[in-house]
Amino acid sequence: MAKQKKGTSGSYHHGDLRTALIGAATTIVEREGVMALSLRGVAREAGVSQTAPYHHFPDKQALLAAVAETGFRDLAFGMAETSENVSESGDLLVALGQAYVAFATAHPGRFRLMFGPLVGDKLNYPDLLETSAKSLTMIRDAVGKRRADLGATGGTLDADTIAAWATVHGLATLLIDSGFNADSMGAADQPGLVDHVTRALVTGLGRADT
Amino acid sequence: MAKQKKGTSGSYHHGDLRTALIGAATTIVEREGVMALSLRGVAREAGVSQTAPYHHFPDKQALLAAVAETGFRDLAFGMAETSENVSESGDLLVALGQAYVAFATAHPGRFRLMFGPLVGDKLNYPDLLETSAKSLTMIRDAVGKRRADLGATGGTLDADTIAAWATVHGLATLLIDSGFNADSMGAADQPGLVDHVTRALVTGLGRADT
DNA sequence: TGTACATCAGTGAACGCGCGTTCACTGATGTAC
DNA sequence: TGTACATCAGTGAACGCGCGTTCACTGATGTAC
Repeated sequence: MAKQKKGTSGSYHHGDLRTALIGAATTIVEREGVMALSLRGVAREAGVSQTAPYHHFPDKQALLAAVAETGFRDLAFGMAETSENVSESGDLLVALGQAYVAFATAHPGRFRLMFGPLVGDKLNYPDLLETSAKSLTMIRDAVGKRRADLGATGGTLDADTIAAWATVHGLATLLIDSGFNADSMGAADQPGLVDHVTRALVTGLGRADT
Repeated sequence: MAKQKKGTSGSYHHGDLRTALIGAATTIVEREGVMALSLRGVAREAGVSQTAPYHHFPDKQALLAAVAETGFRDLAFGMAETSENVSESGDLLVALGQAYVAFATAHPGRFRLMFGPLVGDKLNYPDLLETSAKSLTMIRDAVGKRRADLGATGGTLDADTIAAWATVHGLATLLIDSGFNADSMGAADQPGLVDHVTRALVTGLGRADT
């Protein structure tokens, strides 16, 4: 069979440059950080002229939004995978937290891109919004289950969802942005730390008096 | 008495340009965001030639570090003030959380600068490290007090400190970086949300089984 | 199957811009005598 | 009190750079007949 022009096999047409550009941007943001992300640099990394990206993205922002979107997709996938066979609601929340923090520390550049101010107005990218909502929905569902198990004596689902999200998000952010690493304080290893912090919250969920 | 050359009173020498530059940078970062911070822009904002800053800071990084440092100073001051007359350990943690989140939402640009990747290697700025440690110390002390009050049946002071810090830090980060604002979910107002989330954690502190 | 042609996805040169930083300078200040 | 001079804190021109984006172009592909 005739070899299709897929990949960077020297042909004039690339085959799937859009995907390749997202990949190149991901490589750069993880290797050099969010400040080093330039459209020209991405094109360079992809081995393509610096104007080629404009055939796939209207501007730089759109490419960054696409990178952020794949990040949210990967995050949601990781969370789904980690929590697959966990049934007890407390364990479920811990598992989701583990996946969340694991993604952030494994891909800090993307994590900063996803939540940072680089993608200016996220409202312009509905796909990005939709994908980013997935992980939040998983947390919310788990919190709902937890509240049901506990008898939900206080607060609201929304408020408890924010509490859970803030906890894992804060942990993720501190781990990648602040000087300290997991074993510089408290827990011997990162999963142990996440477990501890998440369980502290889980214990308090649905019991707050507000 | 002769008028001293203080302030921007048209004299050749500025008087306290270092402070003025930090103020100008703060203005810009709050008005236009962390991406818009340029040394030339800061000089412009301060009404001074673009090379003047080099008489007070060796390079751009050093100025940003100084801005971040004043941010940490203000944060610590706000936390100290808010918690001044609070004696019960749970209320103390809530008060500190309120101040932390209030600072972030009132000064999102500076908050991002303080915790973001813009100030490259914070280890190069010992004053910055020292100042930034103050707020953490306040949290740690409050957590220690809380653990003492509860009898501290589980975990360590370090791990619980991270738990508390992560909670308020995550809340602050989500409020300024994500699309949602306090009353789009759960709580009617921001202090109410902070109160709820913080109390959920406080309830669980020192009781985790890890 | 072969050919004409529209469309698509690349190229390379060029634009204007703002940036961080260096340089030689000059005006103002403070101090020694 | 007055003067010489070192030092400090400003200025303005200039450097080289990488950036986002536009433009006219060209090579490759696919489709109608």
